[in-house]
Amino acid sequence: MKRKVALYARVSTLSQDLTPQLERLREVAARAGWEVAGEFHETVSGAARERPAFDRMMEDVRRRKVDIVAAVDLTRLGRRAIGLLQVLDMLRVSGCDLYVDREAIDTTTASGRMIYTILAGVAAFERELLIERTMEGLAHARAKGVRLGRPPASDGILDAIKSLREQGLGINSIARELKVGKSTVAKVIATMKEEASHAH
DNA sequence: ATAATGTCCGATAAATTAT
DNA sequence: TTATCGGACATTA
Repeated sequence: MKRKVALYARVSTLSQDLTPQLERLREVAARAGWEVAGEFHETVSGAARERPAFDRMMEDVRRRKVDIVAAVDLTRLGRRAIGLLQVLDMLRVSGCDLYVDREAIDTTTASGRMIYTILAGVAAFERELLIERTMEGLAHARAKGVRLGRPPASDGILDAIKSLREQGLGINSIARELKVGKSTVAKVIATMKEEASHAH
């Protein structure tokens, strides 16, 4: 069975001619004996960095609907090194091969597959670095006294619960009246009793 | 026995950090 | 990470 390739082409609004890229990629696919499963292309407008066609293609990659992604050069896949790393890692994880014409990258061959193993290490390094920085940031935030987690119900609701309770209402009716979960009401009441016993 | 009430705990929300 | 929600279970009148 023929391997399925997705062709990706991209141009800026200035030089808007997709044809040469696509024709080159079709030629490559034909020579390699790949079945073209889809042609994804888009013209990107300067500031807005949206890539709907690219995202659709990556969705097909995730769903294993394509075996190979082909582009004319690496700058088509991402303009920053970090983003490119993420894309390559995504392809590798999805078991998808990569062909890039200008850089002569072809992971369908044994020697070409090496770049995946190398770049996977770099991507992992990058991830670990980000995790480390995030942990440090959280530690720093805690030291400054930043409150993490979901914030408690508003003081107004807490006070309302207390006053309704002092009027003798039950947990369920208070919860229904204030549109608050009953376990929240129960928790507030438990805290009330706790504080009352500590006062003596 | 039967409603109304209260307790417990897993699932979900909503907030924090960093590119 | 913390708090809330909501249903199963237990208790009470």
